Amino acid sequence: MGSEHTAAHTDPAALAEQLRARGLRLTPQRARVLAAVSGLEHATPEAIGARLREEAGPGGSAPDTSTIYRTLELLESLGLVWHTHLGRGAPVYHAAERPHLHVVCASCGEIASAAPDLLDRAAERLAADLGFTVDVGHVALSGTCRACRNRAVQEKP
Amino acid sequence: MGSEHTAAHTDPAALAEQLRARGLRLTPQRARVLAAVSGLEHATPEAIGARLREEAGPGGSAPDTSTIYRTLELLESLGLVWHTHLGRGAPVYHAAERPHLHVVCASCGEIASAAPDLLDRAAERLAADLGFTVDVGHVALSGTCRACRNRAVQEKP
DNA sequence: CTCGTTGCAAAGGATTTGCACAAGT
DNA sequence: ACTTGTGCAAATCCTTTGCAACGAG
Repeated sequence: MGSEHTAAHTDPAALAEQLRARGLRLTPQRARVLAAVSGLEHATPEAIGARLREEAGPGGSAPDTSTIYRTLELLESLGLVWHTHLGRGAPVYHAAERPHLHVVCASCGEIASAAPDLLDRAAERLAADLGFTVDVGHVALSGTCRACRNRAVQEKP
Repeated sequence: MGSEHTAAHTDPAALAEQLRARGLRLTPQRARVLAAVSGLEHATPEAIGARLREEAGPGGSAPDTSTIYRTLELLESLGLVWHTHLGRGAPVYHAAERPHLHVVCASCGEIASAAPDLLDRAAERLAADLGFTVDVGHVALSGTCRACRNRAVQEKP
């Protein structure tokens, strides 16, 4: 994957720096988890584990599940990754390079991304009316994708 | 097309009718669960159980947890209630009287409601760009409420 | 009566936690 | 060396399922 226009965020060096600033340590597990999140588009903790297990190959070792969870939490607190809840029991993580919002199909689980400015207007209204600051990176809209919509029309006339 | 935009949704009679139409039965458990969902603003299955246990009082009996889950699923398939995922492990149900969207504070969990037309513009754009139909009733926006925002500013200057 | 329904208990999947050992700095 | 971080296993949470008894129509 071309890391040429990778934001400094996903750069291992940036990770080291962020960690050091807090007196934390740079471990291979942390670097690997961050790399996996960057590589996968919308990764669940489980998917990240699977990816790391693959990469490790036979004989190799991958971080433990609990380590993945702890690391993800840490990376998020450092602002390096974000997570969104797309539905029951499936938080997905993505690198925090640039904010974007998620759109999930309630039928097939398909995930699409949309530009963050899609919600600018709504965000303004919420700020004005409720004093509520929307966090676009965490937003997930639920609905039906085109394919499932067509299918529904066919099957339920 | 179902012309079910009546507030009569929470009416036991409407429930009976909907059930009968499908050859299903009206049980006291189903009526109670629907009543609890209507009464509570944003109820988790657990909260619904607690409410029903209260209402039953000592000596009385409340529906079993599994029955609550099954009933909620049923009521949703009948279009009488809707649920939303507000974050990790806590789906909330609300009566389907009129659609509205949810706004959740990531810090304190505070839930606010907003008018569904807040997202009309965004929904149109998604429909046009991705062919994606947003389900406003299921949408939850995440962010920070005024109180938590102020607190954050104080503590992290 | 005849099925749809319920309660109970056990199964499951996902995440978290306690601890002793391993490993960054 | 001094602490933080990791793996392992057990503990939790939330939800679902199998089944025999129960009750609505």
